[in-house]
Amino acid sequence: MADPKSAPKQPKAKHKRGQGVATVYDTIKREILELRMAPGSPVDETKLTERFGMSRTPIREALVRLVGDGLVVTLPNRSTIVAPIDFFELPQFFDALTLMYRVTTRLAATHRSQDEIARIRELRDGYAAAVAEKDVSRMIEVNRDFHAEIARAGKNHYYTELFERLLDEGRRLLRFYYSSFNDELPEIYLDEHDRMVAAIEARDVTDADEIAHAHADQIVRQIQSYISADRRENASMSL
Amino acid sequence: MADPKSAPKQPKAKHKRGQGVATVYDTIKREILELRMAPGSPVDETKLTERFGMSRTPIREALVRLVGDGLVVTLPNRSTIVAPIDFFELPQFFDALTLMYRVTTRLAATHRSQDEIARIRELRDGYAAAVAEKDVSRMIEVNRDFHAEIARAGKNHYYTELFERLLDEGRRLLRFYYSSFNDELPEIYLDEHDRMVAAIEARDVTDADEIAHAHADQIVRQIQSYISADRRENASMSL
DNA sequence: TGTATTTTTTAAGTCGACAACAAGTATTCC
DNA sequence: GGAATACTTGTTGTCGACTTAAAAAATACA
Repeated sequence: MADPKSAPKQPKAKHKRGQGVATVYDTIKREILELRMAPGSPVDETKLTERFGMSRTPIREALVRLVGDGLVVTLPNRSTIVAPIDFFELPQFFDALTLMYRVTTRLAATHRSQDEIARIRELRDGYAAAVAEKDVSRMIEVNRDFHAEIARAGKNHYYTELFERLLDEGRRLLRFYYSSFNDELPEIYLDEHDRMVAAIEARDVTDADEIAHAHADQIVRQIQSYISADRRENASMSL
Repeated sequence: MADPKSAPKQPKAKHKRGQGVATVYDTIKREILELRMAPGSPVDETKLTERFGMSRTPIREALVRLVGDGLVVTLPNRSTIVAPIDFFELPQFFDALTLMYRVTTRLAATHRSQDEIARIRELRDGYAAAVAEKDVSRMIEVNRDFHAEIARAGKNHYYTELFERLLDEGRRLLRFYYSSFNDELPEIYLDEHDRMVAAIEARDVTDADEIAHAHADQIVRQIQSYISADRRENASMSL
């Protein structure tokens, strides 16, 4: 993982009032999701103080918010750490992810505006571009944004919030395993994305649901296969 | 709503290190859910400072957490208020609530332990007792706990968290309208609760789903009827 | 008298410092 | 020499004060 020393410090930057926490929050969140901060690694308030060139108060507030997002865990009176990836609750994660894929896509098919279709299409193209360039980290990020935008078009913020949280967690998982571009899955995803957008634009709820379901299953299988591949690797070490 | 002056101050209480925020958080959360703090009313950090006898820092942290829960809203640089009840997004609320009722009850039917059944039964009895005493506010609270316990038995914390949030929001809505005990609904709920527990214990997923669905519809209809009754009242004023 | 502008006030955002707590480390006693 | 105890260290939790943004009040102007 990234060495704290190599992290860009910005002590001179005089943050505008009210921008402080937002900056810290966004930066740390991104670093956690991109696995630049390892799950389980300690988060030192004092170091962040130096790094962001501000006092502990705004840093602390940002961390409290991250705790609310489930991305950071604080052990009372003793160290706060980046939320570990809990492999035992992966089945529950998959279940919730699949359901939210379906529900948000269904709702999008019902409530989408033409404007939103355009924005979704843009993200679809962004994903296609990332695939063409074989840029894995960009693929993961844009894919998340693509589905988040669809969820937003469904206009139910209860679902949207949970879904974004699940997508973020998925982002960490994919980052964790999906380090090399070595299969044909992205092409399959791209095709499914196209069909998904088409169904949403046609307001075909049944179709949208079906595609979302298949898409979710595909992703779950992908993650599971990476995990079992990883297990096999580790298992071989004990021979 | 409760006058700040009448609120019990506790300046002397020397809270143990680490208990400060928890106390403030729990207290304020409860007051918001019980509508002792009116939706949209300002939350003054300084007043809370006096009331809880501690500095602004822990108060602030509690508020940040409540913002994360969606129970408090902060307008940047200017006032933080108790989250208003947004009537325009009630349909989305109902949709999510219904889905979570179904999903959590289904999962409970699959994953419940005998222990959990016992705890659920206890809460069922608590609800029955509240109905017998015609204690509306207790009914609302115990009902929430009953369903939250079922969700917990389903053992998917993604669903549980969202569901509890929805139940809490529902608690505010019911409090808002359901001030007098004047109909036969509680009896119907009680019956549905019984059938729900039975289905969960029998591990009958289909049945559990059906009952949960009906139960959710019942509650949604209840809230809607209170709202339309309220609308009629307001409408009559403009004549 | 109505509107634009300045002043005041209120509360949020930030800061540096101190106190308390839990581990790790050194020390003492048997 | 080993274990119990005291000390050191690193961080978190809390505090009181200061700074600044934005609303409300007051004033000036047309």
